[in-house]
Amino acid sequence: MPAKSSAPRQKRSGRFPAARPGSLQPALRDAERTRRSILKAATAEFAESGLAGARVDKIAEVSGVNKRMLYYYFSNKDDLYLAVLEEAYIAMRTSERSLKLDNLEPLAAIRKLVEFKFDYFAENPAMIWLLNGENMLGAQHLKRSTRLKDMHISLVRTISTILDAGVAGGTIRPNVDPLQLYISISALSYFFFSNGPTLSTAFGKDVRSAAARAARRAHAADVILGYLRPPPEALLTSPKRRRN
Amino acid sequence: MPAKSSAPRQKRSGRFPAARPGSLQPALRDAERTRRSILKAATAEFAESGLAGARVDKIAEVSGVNKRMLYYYFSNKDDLYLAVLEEAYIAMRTSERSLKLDNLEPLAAIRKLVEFKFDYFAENPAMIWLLNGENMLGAQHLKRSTRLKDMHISLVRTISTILDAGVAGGTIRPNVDPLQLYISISALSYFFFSNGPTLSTAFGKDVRSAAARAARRAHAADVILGYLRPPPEALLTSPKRRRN
Amino acid sequence: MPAKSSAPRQKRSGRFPAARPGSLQPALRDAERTRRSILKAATAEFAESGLAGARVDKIAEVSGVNKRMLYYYFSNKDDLYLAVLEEAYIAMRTSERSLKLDNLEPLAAIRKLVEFKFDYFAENPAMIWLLNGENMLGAQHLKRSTRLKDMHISLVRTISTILDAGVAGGTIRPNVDPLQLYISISALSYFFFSNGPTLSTAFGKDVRSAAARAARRAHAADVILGYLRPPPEALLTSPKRRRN
Amino acid sequence: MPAKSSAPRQKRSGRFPAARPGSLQPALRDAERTRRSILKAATAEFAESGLAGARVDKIAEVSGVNKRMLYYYFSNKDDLYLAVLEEAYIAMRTSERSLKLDNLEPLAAIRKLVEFKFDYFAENPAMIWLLNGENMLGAQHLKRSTRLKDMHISLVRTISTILDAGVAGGTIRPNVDPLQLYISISALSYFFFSNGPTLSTAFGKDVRSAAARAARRAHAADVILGYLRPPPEALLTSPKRRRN
DNA sequence: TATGAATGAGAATTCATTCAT
DNA sequence: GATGAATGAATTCTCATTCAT
Repeated sequence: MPAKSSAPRQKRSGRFPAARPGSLQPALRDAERTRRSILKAATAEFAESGLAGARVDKIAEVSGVNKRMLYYYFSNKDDLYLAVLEEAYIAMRTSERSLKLDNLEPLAAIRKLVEFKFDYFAENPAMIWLLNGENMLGAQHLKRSTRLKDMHISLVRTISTILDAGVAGGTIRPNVDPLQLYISISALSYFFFSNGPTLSTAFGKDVRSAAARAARRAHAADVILGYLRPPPEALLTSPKRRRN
Repeated sequence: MPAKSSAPRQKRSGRFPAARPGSLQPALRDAERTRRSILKAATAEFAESGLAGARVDKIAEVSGVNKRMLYYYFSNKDDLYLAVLEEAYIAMRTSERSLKLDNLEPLAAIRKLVEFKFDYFAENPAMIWLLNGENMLGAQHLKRSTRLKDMHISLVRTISTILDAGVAGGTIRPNVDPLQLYISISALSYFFFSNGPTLSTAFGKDVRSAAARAARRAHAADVILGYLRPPPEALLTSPKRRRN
Repeated sequence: MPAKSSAPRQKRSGRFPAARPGSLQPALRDAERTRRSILKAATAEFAESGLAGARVDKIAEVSGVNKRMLYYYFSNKDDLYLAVLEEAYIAMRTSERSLKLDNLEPLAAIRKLVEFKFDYFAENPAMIWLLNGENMLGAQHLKRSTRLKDMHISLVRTISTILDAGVAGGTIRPNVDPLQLYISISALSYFFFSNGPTLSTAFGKDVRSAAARAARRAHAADVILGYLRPPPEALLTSPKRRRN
Repeated sequence: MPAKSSAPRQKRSGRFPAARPGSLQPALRDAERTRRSILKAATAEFAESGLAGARVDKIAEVSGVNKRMLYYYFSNKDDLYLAVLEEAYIAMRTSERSLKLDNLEPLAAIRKLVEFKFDYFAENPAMIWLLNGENMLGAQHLKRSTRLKDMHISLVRTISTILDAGVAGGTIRPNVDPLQLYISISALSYFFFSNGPTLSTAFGKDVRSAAARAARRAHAADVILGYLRPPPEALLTSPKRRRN
């Protein structure tokens, strides 16, 4: 293996090359482009087939890059897989961060979050399959990722703030654990997509048609918002719980 | 993941079955035992590693059965995988059917169903991983299964009945789609287990500790029952629905 | 890798199959024969090319065995190399043990030992090259060999006894370290063979012709026996030793 | 094994050579420095891993020189290997030539030679491993070296002269073949170092500790000088031999 | 039924070497 | 002279599957 040290290090900051007429370090640009091609093809392949099922040859072929280059840039299949995973996580977290929930009413904010989650998974099915695969492997790659160390979910804090505001305003029931809520919001959308194939088979109809999607999107919001409604007078079903 | 559900462990002590009248000949019983050993080991292996990652050698070794026998009984890896899948599905459906929800109050019935789902996934993690794997393969095996043709979910009908009773009794909101509800109930538990590894990593704490499990179980019921509460007077989120 | 556990375990004791007319477990016999073929070809290849230079394909081809079988029997190239090394060592140690030096006069015994060493290397050049290669690798395989744990040199004790007898009888100088002597005896023959190619080149004549070999054999004995002669009266090179 | 002998480390501090009158142009001096860096790194790598095991990438990395440059200066791996070999040989021969044995007493001269050989190998382990590797390859590179054509051993002539003087003076036995003696002197030291790893393993103790080295050095001299002692009256063990 | 041995088609990975700038 | 990117031909190793008994 050409040793990590020899791997390309220069990461120019801007997304586009400085508009210098003429050459503008083409080798460098090619390197970054090659890296991108590989990552893109690898994402598709790993999402489709998982780590074990993915074929390095296929990735090379699809990306139009010499197979040897995969090793030049990513050392081995496992590291490439990790890079794909990191990339996908970073994209998702970045998306989450760009959500502006602060200046919305609490319930509107929650609804927006539910719908965002749904839409994100709808538009990025690769994320579903990558997560599925990584979970089957016990998240072993994710654990050893250094790039993701501080990438981890800040959304829970945001949810906590929203809940507090809603409780104060009387529009949201008290004692809702924001982490559990986050998991539930994710679950209602994620499961629909991740288990779409078996659900479709089991119910004998395509759960992923446009109509079915729309229905599911609305339902997910209904469930979460329905749950969050404050009780009329009485107590909740389970007496009292604290957030853990 | 020794798949408790799909391989009800029949390790009888003696080499021959107790001479129960009408039982099969010893040889055949041994054959059945061999089949069971293989299925059990295969369930664990496929659950742990998926179809592509699973190793026929490992299955043979773990089951203590000669590799040639796998082929004798199951033709090839793919068919063995399908057999494992069918076994697991049948076990789950059987379990579901044994639930006696009829003579419970509607809300109690729903709560029981939610908790049953949670407990089933908690006790049968193999089911989670098998489903994950099969979904990544587009449910292609499930689709061609003949044994599962009529195994498909009757629970939705039951749920429908319960909902109707609850609506009539004023304890459940109207216009709840039973299929969506079934999916949501599954989702709230399934996702928690299937994505446990990455969630634990992302949140930096073990989401699957006993305490965390208990909290999750209660939360899932809260969400579903909270959602199902009928609205006080006002309208629900989706416009056209009314109450009186 | 088909797992060590599945590797053939049955090692029948006798060298020849029990003369049972007819079948006599041919599968078993084939296994042992196959193992032998592989080891033989591997010994030649590793001796000729070293660990890094050896080609698994070549070994398979020369041994007439399917390449896959190398892995079936020996797991990987490294383990095969170790097996070859162990085999060679065991053969050498066994040879050494069959030397009957006890009932010879001390000087005759030493001479016999010197000549034995010379002849062994002459007849088993593979041993030379295997040792060369293994030493270049820092003896890393040898160190982790369990089979050789107790195979290690007993010859030094024998030499010690011989030296003592010679000193007592006045035919051998006192204070000779038996380990150093063993190393020197080995060195005088080993180096001649191991460095034959460069010596031949440097001196512009084939050091390994029959005549040159005979001369070297005699010279080695001369050096060792000449060295072992007791001093006439005078003191030896190292001061403190005395005689009377 | 940074091969002290073959690569007299010229790491001058400044980027350009001190403007010594008559020196080459900076560019050229840099070229020479690059060459040296490569040779030094290559010596270490080939010594450590042999020709087949050595990695061109590693050499480039260690020498801090772009891989392309290796090819610019040395055409290919094989030629680089040969260059390393020649360098090492030349260094050794040069060292040997600088030995002033002429004005010493015969026995003192021989002792000095023995100790020189020992020390040289002790201080230049790379020489050991390069020779080992080249011998395993049948000295094929050495044979085709033109630079070494006339580099070959003049030491034997010197030894011959010393022996003659010793015989004449009665301090050395007659009929000693100088070539055999040279080989034996080399052998006693070389083998100790070249086979150190396996010897240490076989004897279960580190043969290369400082104490063990000192003992070996003394022993080597003892053996050679003990052997060279003239016989009291009687004949030698093997009747009479001529130098060949 | 049962078993150890065998196989061929890949799969990942490595490596010396060359290209383009 | 110097450099990073690229390449194709091996090379080791894996795996599901079948053979012979």
